[in-house]
Formats: sequence, structure tokens, C-alpha cells
Amino acid sequence: MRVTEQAKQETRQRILDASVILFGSKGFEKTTTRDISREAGIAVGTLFNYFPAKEAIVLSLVSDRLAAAGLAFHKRLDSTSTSLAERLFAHVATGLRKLRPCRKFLTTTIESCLSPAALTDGDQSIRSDHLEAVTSLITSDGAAEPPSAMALQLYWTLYTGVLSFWARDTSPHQEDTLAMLDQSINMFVAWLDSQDADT
Amino acid sequence: MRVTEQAKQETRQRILDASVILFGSKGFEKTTTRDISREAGIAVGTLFNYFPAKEAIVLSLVSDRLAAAGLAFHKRLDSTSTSLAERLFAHVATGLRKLRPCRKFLTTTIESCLSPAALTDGDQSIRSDHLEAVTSLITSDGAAEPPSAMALQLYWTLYTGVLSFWARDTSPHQEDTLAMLDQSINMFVAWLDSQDADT
DNA sequence: GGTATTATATGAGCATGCTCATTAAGGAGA
DNA sequence: TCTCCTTAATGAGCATGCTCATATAATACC
Repeated sequence: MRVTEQAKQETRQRILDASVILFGSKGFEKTTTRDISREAGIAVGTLFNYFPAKEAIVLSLVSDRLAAAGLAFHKRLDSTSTSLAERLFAHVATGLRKLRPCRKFLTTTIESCLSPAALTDGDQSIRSDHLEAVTSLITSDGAAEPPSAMALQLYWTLYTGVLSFWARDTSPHQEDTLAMLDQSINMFVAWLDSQDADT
Repeated sequence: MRVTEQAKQETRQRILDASVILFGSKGFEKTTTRDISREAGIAVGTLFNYFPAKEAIVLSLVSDRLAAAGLAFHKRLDSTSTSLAERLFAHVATGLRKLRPCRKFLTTTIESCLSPAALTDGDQSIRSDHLEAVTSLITSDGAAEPPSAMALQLYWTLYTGVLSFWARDTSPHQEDTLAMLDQSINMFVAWLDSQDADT
């Protein structure tokens, strides 16, 4: 039973499509893997041929959308006209915009993509891709050195803090999140500057 | 079947004791609720009469130790002789010290006590107790106003970041965590100051 | 065309967190 | 001491994430 690459991609996509619909309407927890399989027209076992765990489906959804956000951001980037803080803000805000359709069911899942905890490769690449982008924003800002491991650690902490706030933000268009993002980035950039000054 | 309050406390304690042992040796995930019940000499159902979920057991362990840390900290606090940053540092470091025996199996669980997500009351009180203590440290430092909701939000983000770093810190005595804690607090206090200056 | 090979699909079944109807234990009132 | 009543203890059973032995379909080779 050798199935074309295309057919496999289609199956994978059917799983993802079914998942967004179901997660969106019933939430992550209340959607069972049996639900997803049924909706995608496959057996449970097949689902787990495509994704190592239920959580990996969400991570894949997030990953795809963030990748799109990354492209969108690069296209719109005029690197010299704005400050580092403004560009970091725009970068994260673009990601949030793309993630918007998933917001409600990310509540439960975001925490697992936090630290180097999680099992799958998918989430690790979410982290490293994001940090790579941030690194290049910082260095292209004229920093002498690339940001230290500590700097990236602190950044990631603040970033995940913003994400998990956003996921539960009840203000009309999650405006409160933008305020928090703003302050988080201020805080971080000021700290970066103070580090530079010390050397 | 009316059982004395004392007997109930003893059962509760037996569950907690069994849990520390098992979590410590096998980890949180690999310890089943059946394991815990057996070790504590009760039925599974009984376990769930005492704790609403497996996670609640860990939260209770954490909560107890942090309460002890809070007392220890207050006892040793000479409020005027040190800076706010130093006192915040000491506060968190005391907590980490008390949590040390649990460090290895907290890896999995810490994230769920992060944001206002979790189900039980226990974890909510971990958060609010800690933030209350921080608030009083800040105001007793001579701040005109108590810290804003945003300030507490940012603080909590950094705090959980430190915790989850600590849980996976492989440096000899988790010294790396102390460095990160130091920087996190510097960052936060500097931000606090900048907020004060703006008003 | 026929057959061997191999990649994929399948769903019964397992492990485990948790529930709930039933049972047992202790105290209060007679 | 006997009976009732309350409250905790119990463990069979359920739901669900995930596995694995088996079935199946497509291709490669003759």
C-alpha cells in the first residue's frame, strides 16, 4: 500500500482541518482523538501515524501560522525606519494576528510550548525559529554582539507570558495584550541597553 | 462512618507522604494514582475524596513548602537594611530552597500553575499569596502606590520563567537559576522605577 | 498477468485519570 | 443495647489518549 506523497499531504491536511473546526467549536480538551478521526474520515490509528500526539496537532497548527506570520513580517519590514522596540513589537503582533483564529483553544496548550519541556520536535522549532528571528532583529539593530543566552531566555519568558495572557485576554480585541506586549518589550530593550552599557 | 478530624488529617498526610516518595523516585507522570493509593493504604476513590485531581497533590506539596518559606523569610527579614531588589531576590530564593526536594518532579507540573488557567483553588492561592507578599515588599519599600495590575502581571511572568528554568537547570546547585533570577529582578525593578518616574 | 514486498490503514485493546452507586463505620437518640 | 442516620471508604467501571498486531493496497519484479 504505497500511497502518493500528495495523498498523504491531503490526509494530513484533512486532520488539521477537522481539528481546527472541532477545537474551535468544542475546545481542545473536549475534542477526542476519536472525534477528529471520524471528522477526517480515517481510523484512530491513522491519526497517530501522522501526529505523535494530540498536542502535536495544535503545535502544527501554530507552527504553520507562525511561519506565515514570519513571511508577512519580513515582507513589510523597513529595517532602518523604526526602533528595535517597535520592530520587536511588530514581529510579535504579527504572530498574534495570524494566531487569532486559534486563540480560544490555545489556552490549554500554550504552556506546553513554553520551556524546553515538550516531547515533539515541532514545538522546539517554534521556539528556536522565533528566537532566531529575534536575534537577527537585535543584531541588525547594530548590536556589537548577538544576544546572550540569558537575554534570549529572558525574552522567551516574557514572550510566553504575553502569549498566555493573550490566550485569556477578555478585552474587546485583546487590546490589553498589546499594552502588556508594549511594556514587556520596553522592559526587555531597556535591560538589553543596560547590559550593553556594562561592557 | 464519622471519622475524627485527626484521622482525616492523617490520611491526607499519608497521601502526601506516599506521593513525595513515589514522585521522587519514578517522576510525576510514571506514578499512577493507583500507585499512590496502594502506598497510602487506601482505595483509589478515597484518594479523590481528598484531592480533586492528581495535579492537586503536587500543588498541595508546593503550597505547603512555599507557606513555610514565607514564614522563614519573614523571620529573617530586616526590612530597611537592603534594597528592594535584594529583598525580592531573597524572597524567591527562599522559596526555591524549600522547593528543592521537589525540583525534579516539578518539571511537568509547574506550567499549570502559571496563568489563571488551572482548575483548583490551591494553585490560585499560590499565585495570589506570592503576589501579595511581593506587593507588600514593594509598598514597604516606600512606593507611593501599590504596584499596578500590569506590574504584577509582568512580575508573575518573570517569576514563572525563573521557576521553569530552575526545574530544568542542570548546573551543579542550580546556580544558573540564581543568575537568571538576579537579572529578572534587575529588569523588573528598573522597569518599576521607570514607571514611577513617568508619573 | 501473477506474485512478493513494503508502506500504510485499521480498530481492538491497553493504561490511567477519574466517577459514582454501593457499602461500611461510627455517633445520636431511644 | 438497639436502631437510625450521616459521612466517609470502596472498587468496578467509564472515557480517552495512545499502541500494536493484523489486514490491505500499491508497486516492483518476473
